[in-house]
Amino acid sequence: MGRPRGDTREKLVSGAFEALRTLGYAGASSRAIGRIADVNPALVFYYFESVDDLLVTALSESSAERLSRYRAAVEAARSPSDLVATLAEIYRDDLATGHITVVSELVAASISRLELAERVTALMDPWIQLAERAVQAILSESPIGEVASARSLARAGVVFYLGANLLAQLRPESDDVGAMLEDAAGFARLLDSLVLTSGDGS
Amino acid sequence: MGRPRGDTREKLVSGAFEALRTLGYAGASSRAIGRIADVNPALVFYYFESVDDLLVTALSESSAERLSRYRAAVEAARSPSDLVATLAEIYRDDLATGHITVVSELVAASISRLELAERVTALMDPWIQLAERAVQAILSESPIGEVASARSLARAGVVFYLGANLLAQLRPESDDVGAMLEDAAGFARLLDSLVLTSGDGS
Amino acid sequence: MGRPRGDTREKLVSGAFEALRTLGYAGASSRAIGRIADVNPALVFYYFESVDDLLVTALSESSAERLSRYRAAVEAARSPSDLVATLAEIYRDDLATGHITVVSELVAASISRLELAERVTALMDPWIQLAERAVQAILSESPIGEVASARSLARAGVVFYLGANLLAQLRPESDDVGAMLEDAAGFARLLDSLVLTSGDGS
Amino acid sequence: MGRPRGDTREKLVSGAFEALRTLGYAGASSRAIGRIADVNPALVFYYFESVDDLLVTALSESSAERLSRYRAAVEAARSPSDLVATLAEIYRDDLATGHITVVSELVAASISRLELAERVTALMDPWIQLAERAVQAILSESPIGEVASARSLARAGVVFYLGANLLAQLRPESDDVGAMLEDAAGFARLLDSLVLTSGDGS
DNA sequence: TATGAATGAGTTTTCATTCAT
DNA sequence: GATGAATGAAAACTCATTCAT
Repeated sequence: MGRPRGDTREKLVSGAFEALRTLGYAGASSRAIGRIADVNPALVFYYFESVDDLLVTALSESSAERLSRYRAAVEAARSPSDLVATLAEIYRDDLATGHITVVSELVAASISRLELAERVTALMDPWIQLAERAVQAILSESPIGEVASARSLARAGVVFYLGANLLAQLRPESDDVGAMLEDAAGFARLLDSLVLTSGDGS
Repeated sequence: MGRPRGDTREKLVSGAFEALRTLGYAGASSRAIGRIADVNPALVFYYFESVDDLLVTALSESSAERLSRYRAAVEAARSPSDLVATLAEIYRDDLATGHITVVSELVAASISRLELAERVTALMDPWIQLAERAVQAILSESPIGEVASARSLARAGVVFYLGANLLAQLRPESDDVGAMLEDAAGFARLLDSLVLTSGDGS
Repeated sequence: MGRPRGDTREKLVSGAFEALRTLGYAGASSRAIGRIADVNPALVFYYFESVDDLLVTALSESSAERLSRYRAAVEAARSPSDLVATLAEIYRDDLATGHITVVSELVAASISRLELAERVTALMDPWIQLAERAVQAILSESPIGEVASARSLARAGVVFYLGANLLAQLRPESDDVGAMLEDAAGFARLLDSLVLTSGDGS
Repeated sequence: MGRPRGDTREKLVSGAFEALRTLGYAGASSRAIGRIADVNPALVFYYFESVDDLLVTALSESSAERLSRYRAAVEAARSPSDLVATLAEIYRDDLATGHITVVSELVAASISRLELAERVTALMDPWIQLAERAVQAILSESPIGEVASARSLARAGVVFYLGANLLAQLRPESDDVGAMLEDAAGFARLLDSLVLTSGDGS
């Protein structure tokens, strides 16, 4: 049969995303992905090196898409409140698209799979850098900037995001993360005055 | 054949801990555990309901032991710096004993295993409560106490711990968490004066 | 502890009956029986040669009890209708007590277990003999008695009972056997006149 | 490794039949079937959903083959004697091919396996329908047709066949069923005149 | 009598991956 | 590009049975 369409690879990538989202890492076998993508499972190994390779690719593409979509908003942030608001927006979006599940599944699986860990953590880097620039822009001249480096605050933010994602998966019924984001918003408002005042005052 | 010693159960529990630590969740099969504990793998099912049950038991016992060991130190904390110092101590200890690996492995595995998730998250509760009391004692009367509740700060602490553990597993070579703890120490010193001053002033 | 009560054996026997009734042959393991009987599973092998031995004993005791309970009624039958009525009564009773399930489970299991088959089929013999006497008393002098021997009719009855039991298990929702018993009753009424007339007339 | 022959599925089906026949349901494991079919046991799950699925398929194919082979003879029956004669022929054939063993094994196993029961009893339906049509054609206008419906007589016939098969398995040495068929033949001859007379008279 | 521990063989099933076509 | 068949290893778990106490 062999239709000349080159869309098989793409079907596999979105099939893999769906499989991770609905079946979890453990359920995302080549067979399951093939079923969802309506494609012969053996093709996984034609287009990708392994199932894990395909899975990481799926996460990578989703991550890149999100990065390009949110870069502008993050960079435009002018106050802690702006930043937290954007974070909340990203979180809500991730929840809706299932990206949050896919990240957690793959992070979780990386724990005992060295190769996976390398590739998955690499995907965090651009986010850490983005966050670093944003924090720098806002806090550099505030009193907080003296205690903690932007790099370290950005890292803390990503670590927090990681833990929050995980918790949202583990306790989906109790909206822990939503509550935390609200608290963070309050805290950010407190910082706002601190940051803006001192930033302006100098 | 019916040796009188009742140490088999214990051998299994520590075997399970070791298996989680050195082989990860994926490698912690009944066979592997039996091999490590030098015990017939079928005994896993004699003493426990399932492999997961044994695994959770291993984590639970380790967690309880740590809880009793650190409860006093956490409750004795009188300043943010004290708290961060204790946190750092716990972290170093967890790293040395391997508890950190075991937690992460099981948290990660819980992501796609409902029953596991319930039991694993339940183990967090006493820690959240302990943290809550400690935060309350220190921050309640400070300006921070007005923006965020002790409960929510405690929850944030645990989320952070979760994310940090995970990251420590994923990137063992780069001591991200160590760096973060140092930053946190600096930040805590900043808070110390704030908290103590206002605490005194009332 | 070892209380001197000699009721353990009996507890095992009724536990085995219950296990067969509710869990089927496949589920009637020594462990399951021990759980139901509230007795240590190892005692199965103390009182009986094997699990199968216990299972057959349970059926045997139930069968003997039924035999003594229905012998009189069967022997008192004076017409085909009487016989069918008694048969229907036995069937209803067996359904209520679960004996029907236990028989079927064990007959089914005997199919691929030689030793079981011998003991289970042996339990049919007294019933065949009872049926034979009953048929003899009623049909011997009728025209039917000329075509088929009492022995063969009795055997046919038991075969029929066997098949009907099985079907009742396989299709519990459709009351096939109930319907068949009604048809049989109609047929018996037809025979009644035939038998009684000719029997009287001689 | 990917031999082009598509005969593996068939090898499995006949292997399953053989396994049921010679080892019984309890012995018909994927391993045993693989051994007999000279095929990797894992292929059972490649071609079929489960071992039971394969087993039912084996029975189903055998049943369909028999149905097509005997349909004509059954439909051509013009008298009770014809019918009993065909029945005896089927029985002898089933005994020779082992179909009788396979049916009994699977019926027996169905007793405690709901899914199996559904599929196995479904295989009886075409036989019941065939029997019904045959009985209808012969008995409808006879006096017997007034007492019992063709449907119910057909059902009784199948129940009887079921019980007889079982007994033939349980007591292979005593040819109970053979004897019963002889008796049935005598009885059928008695009916012949009855049926034909009344059929003519109309 | 009774117990709890232990054993070893057995079961179904799933999976990533390879390969000939 | 694509397919279907095949492999072998591994998993969790259950069981009847035995034995020291």
